[in-house]
Amino acid sequence: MEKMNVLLVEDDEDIGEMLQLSLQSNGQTVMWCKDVMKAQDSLHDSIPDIILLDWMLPGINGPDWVRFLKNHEVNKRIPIIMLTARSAEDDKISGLETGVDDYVTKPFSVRELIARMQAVVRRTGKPNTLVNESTITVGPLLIDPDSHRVAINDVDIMMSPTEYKLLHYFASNPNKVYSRNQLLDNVWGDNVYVEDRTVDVHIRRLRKILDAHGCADLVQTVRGFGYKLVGTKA
Amino acid sequence: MEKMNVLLVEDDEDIGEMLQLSLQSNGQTVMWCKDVMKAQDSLHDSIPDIILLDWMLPGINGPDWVRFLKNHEVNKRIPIIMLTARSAEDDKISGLETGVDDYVTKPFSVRELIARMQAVVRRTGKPNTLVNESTITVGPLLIDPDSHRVAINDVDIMMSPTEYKLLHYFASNPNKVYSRNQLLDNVWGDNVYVEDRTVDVHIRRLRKILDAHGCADLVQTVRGFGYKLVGTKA
DNA sequence: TTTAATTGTCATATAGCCGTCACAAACAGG
DNA sequence: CCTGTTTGTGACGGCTATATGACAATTAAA
Repeated sequence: MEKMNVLLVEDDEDIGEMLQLSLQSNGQTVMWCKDVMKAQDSLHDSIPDIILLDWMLPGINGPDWVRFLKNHEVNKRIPIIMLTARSAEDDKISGLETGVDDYVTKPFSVRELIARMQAVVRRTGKPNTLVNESTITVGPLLIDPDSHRVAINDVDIMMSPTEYKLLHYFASNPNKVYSRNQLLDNVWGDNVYVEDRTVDVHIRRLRKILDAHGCADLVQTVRGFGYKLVGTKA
Repeated sequence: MEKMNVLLVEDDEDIGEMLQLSLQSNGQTVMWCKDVMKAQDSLHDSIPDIILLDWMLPGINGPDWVRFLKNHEVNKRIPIIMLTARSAEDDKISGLETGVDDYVTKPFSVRELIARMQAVVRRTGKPNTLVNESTITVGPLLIDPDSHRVAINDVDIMMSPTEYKLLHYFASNPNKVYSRNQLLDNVWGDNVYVEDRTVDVHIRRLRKILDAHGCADLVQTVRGFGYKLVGTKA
């Protein structure tokens, strides 16, 4: 997850502002609450992707709130990263940190914090990263997403990331015609803007590679519509 | 094992509740006892898959109880993870000597605890670890986790711990492409933070070693995706 | 303690990729 | 045959991802 909704609970004015700015400049949406009450309120409006919780808070205790959250079905799944002071050697305090998904001791680098945030969200999102994707076979073409291997008649072929993604997308639905915009949305991604003629160029490059391995006419033009990959899926 | 029956022995009210909630929200069944006597009683009712034991307990000493358990045929096989305070270095030693399977020092994240729990259960669940830890052969490469030995064409090779873990991880799934983040998660571990460019450097070091033994191009770059180890598993 | 080994990070170099453009070619309709 | 539109294609500048050597900090060994 590139862009996250972050709920930041931090009473200190300076640290809070610094964190908010840092996270925002990293492309994240930050909801900054200075105490637990406000944070709790904000949960009613929207569920964040992650909560950053300062350990030392006035009013309701941080850990108490964590306990509360973990006790409620709705909030149970929100990952929490606790910001703690380093000197907290006290056994009891240390133990209470166990309710959270990760913790960062002050002082910390913003980059580390962001990295940990993304790691936590990444892991809670999809636990099974080791699931293998199945290979696709279209005509003489073989695509193995696992090993990122493309082969024609068992001969390995090298291509650039974009060409690979393009071919893979085509191959998942052989004979289906895709418009340039469809390709841009699904291969390039939603939040990028490129000329639609750029697709032509990449089609050209893909064709060149395939032609070089005796597979001309695999990618065909549908005039006025777009492109398609012809062949029967095995 | 995804779902476990956990026997939690923890006298502190707050920590105990926190742990219970965290583990339960992770799908595990938790039996929480506040002292060793009650824990001992609960063993008569049901045998847990794992025991989490706070080291600092009132009444009967933790180590004594562990010794007691490991002396009785029925309970001998239950894996035990010990929760210790950070600075207690001595505890670690005496604990491991006593027969504890693993220990976690506070503060720790729930993720770390669960990871260790599952690792321990996985390990003890299969009586013959030697069978599963058997040597891996990929192309000219031979890795023997038991003796921590790496060889190319029967020639022993020395490498640093991190390089070894990296290679071992690659070798367990030859030809599979791993992203830098996947490598960081699985080779470096969950609760450590390092730059993902660091992976590049270690790949470089690994390659250097392999190259020196006539195995260039064993580790290949997949531009825009990550790295993979090529070769057929024997 | 000194010494060596390991490890994470940075600075720099390098190679490869990507998006765009300009123009050529192909096509469709009159 | 002419004309406007769509697609093909080569080239180029900018940029990103990776490779690599060096270094400081930490750890292990002696």
